[in-house]
Amino acid sequence: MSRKRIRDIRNEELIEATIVAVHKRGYGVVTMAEIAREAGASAASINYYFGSKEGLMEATMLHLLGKLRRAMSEGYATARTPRERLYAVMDANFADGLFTVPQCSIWMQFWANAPYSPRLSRLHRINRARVRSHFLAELRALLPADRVETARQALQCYMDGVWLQAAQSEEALDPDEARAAAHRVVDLVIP
Amino acid sequence: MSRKRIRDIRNEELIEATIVAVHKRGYGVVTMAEIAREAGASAASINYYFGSKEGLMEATMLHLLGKLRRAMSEGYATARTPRERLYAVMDANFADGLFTVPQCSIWMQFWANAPYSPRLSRLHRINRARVRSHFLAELRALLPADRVETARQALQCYMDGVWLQAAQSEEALDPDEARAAAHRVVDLVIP
DNA sequence: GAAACTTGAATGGTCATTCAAAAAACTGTT
DNA sequence: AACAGTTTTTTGAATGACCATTCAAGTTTC
Repeated sequence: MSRKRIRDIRNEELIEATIVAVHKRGYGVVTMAEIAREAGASAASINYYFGSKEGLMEATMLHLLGKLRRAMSEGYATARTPRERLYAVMDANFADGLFTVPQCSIWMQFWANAPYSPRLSRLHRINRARVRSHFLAELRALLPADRVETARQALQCYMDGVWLQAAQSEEALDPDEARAAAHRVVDLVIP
Repeated sequence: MSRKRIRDIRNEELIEATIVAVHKRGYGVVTMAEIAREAGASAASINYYFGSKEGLMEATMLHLLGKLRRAMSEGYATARTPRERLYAVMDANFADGLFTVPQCSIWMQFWANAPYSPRLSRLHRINRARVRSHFLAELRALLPADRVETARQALQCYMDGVWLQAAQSEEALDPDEARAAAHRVVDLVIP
């Protein structure tokens, strides 16, 4: 019981520190020592919990994917029409707790590094496929079959593109505005 | 004269090798020795030409930006209507010589690393601003003022998103198909 | 023969990971 | 409550590997 809780607390602390440290210094450059300092721990203890730097990175990515998945489930629960569910997918990606510069930045770094790490690339594929199938399901209810695929590409690439831009931002992001803009794009694509 | 030419030839060879090597191994992990091997040269000679690893990376990025800028100018020369010019901006981004996995991959890497290098970040900002103003100029001729900004975001983020996906691709890309898809998205946004 | 180019080897530094030993947390016993 | 034993957690220091950059000595080009 308490054994498990300590480990979980440490895991979460270390993952939060990883997000901040990677954002500050960059995925390819950040060192274990820097992450450790951010967490107020030692580099050795990170290895004790995660085995290796790669293990830590994978755990961090899993943490973020989980957050995204949960945000999307919540939105789906209350949405009633296909268009509302389309909004919900967008809203999840631009949710308050997710659409911040450090997290978009991390996501960028993971995307850029996924092709070189089978584990990251697997996570990336799974997530993309999930978003894709959500989009397709709703779009099929709203558009003639021959326009579904184009609309899906437009919306999914839009989402990726917004994150890509957000990662470069020097000011804090405005999730409310991002969601509003996303809704406008949805309305533009599906009149 | 010949002095200059030899230097130019080496520069181009080394930059091509950099593109391939970064694509194969990743920006943060690739070593000077690997790039050198790819070019059939030695690590020391790269420093002779570019001064440092960072210098090489900046030169490589400049090279790619130049390619993109030229592709766009060419397209603009023959386009006659605002819509054609909009197509031309898209076509430049998905031109045969540009829309390849290694180059999209490099671009990803640069995007991800731009926030940590003032020089890269400067190049990135300039390029983005240029594309943005092209889009705005054409969209203003095609849409009522209050829809211009949403359409611009949709199109520009779409372009970024497509490259982001392309960088992850395991097969060769199909620039023809990418251009056709981009045209469909333009038509979706501007009926 | 001078200038431009090339490179193997040396240099100095950085970093992930390991390890042994200390510290802390927990356990059951008295 | 105090204590001895056990397990879990933490860390400083050591290890071993890797790498960008430099440089002196060669090679090629003009």
